[in-house]
Amino acid sequence: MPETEHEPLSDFIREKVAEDLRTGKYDGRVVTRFPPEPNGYLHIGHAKAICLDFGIAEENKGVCHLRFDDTNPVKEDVEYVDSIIEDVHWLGFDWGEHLYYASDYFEQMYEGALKLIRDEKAYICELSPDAFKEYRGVPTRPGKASPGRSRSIEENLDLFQRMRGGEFKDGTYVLRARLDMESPNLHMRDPALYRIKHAHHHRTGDAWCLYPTYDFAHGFEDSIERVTHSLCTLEFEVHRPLYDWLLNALEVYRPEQTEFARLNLSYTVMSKRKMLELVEGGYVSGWDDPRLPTLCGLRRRGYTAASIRRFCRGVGITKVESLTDITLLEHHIKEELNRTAPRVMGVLDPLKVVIENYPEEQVEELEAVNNPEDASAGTRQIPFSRELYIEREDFREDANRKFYRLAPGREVRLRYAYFVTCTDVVKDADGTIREVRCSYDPATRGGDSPDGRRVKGTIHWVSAAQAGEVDVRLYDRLFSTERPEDVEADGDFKDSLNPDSLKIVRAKVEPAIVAMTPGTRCQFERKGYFCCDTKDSTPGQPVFNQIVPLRDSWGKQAQ
RNA sequence: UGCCCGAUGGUGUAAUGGUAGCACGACAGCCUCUGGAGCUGUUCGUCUAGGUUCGAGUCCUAGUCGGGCAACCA
Repeated sequence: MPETEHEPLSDFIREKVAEDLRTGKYDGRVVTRFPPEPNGYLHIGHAKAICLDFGIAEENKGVCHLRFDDTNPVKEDVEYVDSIIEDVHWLGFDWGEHLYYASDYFEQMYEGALKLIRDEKAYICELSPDAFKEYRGVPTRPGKASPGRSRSIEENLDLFQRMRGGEFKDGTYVLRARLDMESPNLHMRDPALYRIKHAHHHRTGDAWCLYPTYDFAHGFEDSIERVTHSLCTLEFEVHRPLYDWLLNALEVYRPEQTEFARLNLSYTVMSKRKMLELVEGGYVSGWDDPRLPTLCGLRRRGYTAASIRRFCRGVGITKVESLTDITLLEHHIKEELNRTAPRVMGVLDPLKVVIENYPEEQVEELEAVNNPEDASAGTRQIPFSRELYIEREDFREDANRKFYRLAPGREVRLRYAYFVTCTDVVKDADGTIREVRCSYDPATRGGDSPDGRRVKGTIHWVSAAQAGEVDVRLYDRLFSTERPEDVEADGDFKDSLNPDSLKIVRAKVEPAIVAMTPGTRCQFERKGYFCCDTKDSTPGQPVFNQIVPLRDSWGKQAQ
């Protein structure tokens, strides 16, 4: 049963939006925004926020803006802007003409800052970063006033204009809000609103050397865009009083900020900083490494946008900080691919089989079902001949009753082909099995036995002469611990990197697989779901990424 | 330690003072030309202590535990 995407969702934020609609708080408008900073690639945690922001707008016939919060030029880059646009679109959301940049508001923000200074609600502080910290105090001790706090309006105005003019070096002055140095909330102790950064901005170039901080910029942006519901993650909760104060001081339209818990996924990291470290350190091949929880990584791995959306619906929206098991994400892609992915046969760890009583030169075409869950997917022909490959793990010299596969004297079905019985085993000098000899029953062609004889196991295979060879990348979780970020003070999260997170094998595959084009998803029967890699595949030589393995109840009981 | 936020099975979530439900997982059985999928069933939960109430997961008080905040990051 496909989990629908159309059933209405409910959570405390949606309830609040519905309530505001009932009371006419924003004249029936619903305007949300997804405000990424272009300093890294989007990951599945962002997908949760995107589904919320765009979802709420959609459900209420409102709009959701895509707004780049580009207020810190030293960390930001167009590379990230481009990837974010691509990823949000890929996830299935559209912002229409509502694409905005904080940097487009810089002039208005500057005017706003001037107003704050004139109203004696902001002042220029000359404290060095260290002194600034020192004066702020600690949670248990109140801070003390900066000398700049008593500066005259005229002098503040003059300094601020000269800051903009480029007269001062980075760090010499900062514009601060005049709030309360004794507040128990550190963010209310005269937070910085503007700092000097002689840095090239990816959009405004060198027009500015003065940039607003998040606290000043974010509320301002929301206000200009007349956002109604400003949704963000829990760590901004302590900033909310400042958000409200600022818009109040500016005497402008005020949206309401509501916070929800960010997504945490087991066995991976969800911080742009840590991902950057993995990328730059070469621990992964790039931001789109299929082992990363980035949207481009998941996409390359083979995850569909719909499966990620359904996953986001599944985890819900709360204020509880939790750790979502990565198997829940895997469940959603398996559920979709079981319905939609064509089945094919590929042998990841080939062992040769010779059917001794099968004619030497003969090749037959046998009919195979493309998708047992979807009759409309039709059938295909696959070649069968005397020499085949089967999975090495599907043969065992000494097998117990629980082992349903091939073993000396045992009969199994070769999927869509024949019943075969193992007659002999050929070994190398060192004892490793080189090939298995079998006999087949011609009466079982297609896989059915006319005499009603039953066989316990069915295994997949590939005809040797017609087999193609492809590289297949098998993935395991990137980290071997559930919460890799939980490390001792002297530890490093990279210590728990799983050394076996990537294994590349050379597989023997049926012809249909060699013909697959990049981006195609399929199920290698009895093994898992795979996606033809969009980056490293070449015509005639596709490379496959394992999306997720099939459930293996034999492997589970075997261990 | 100061302030803020939170606490429901193994995990994620619902129940808006009235039968603690759903999904994932686990386990068992059935079915099966994928040891897949599907079907059926089982297991397991309201942090603690008081209070309000006919009735509390829900409201109140205290505590416990977990998280956040002390960038001129967002």
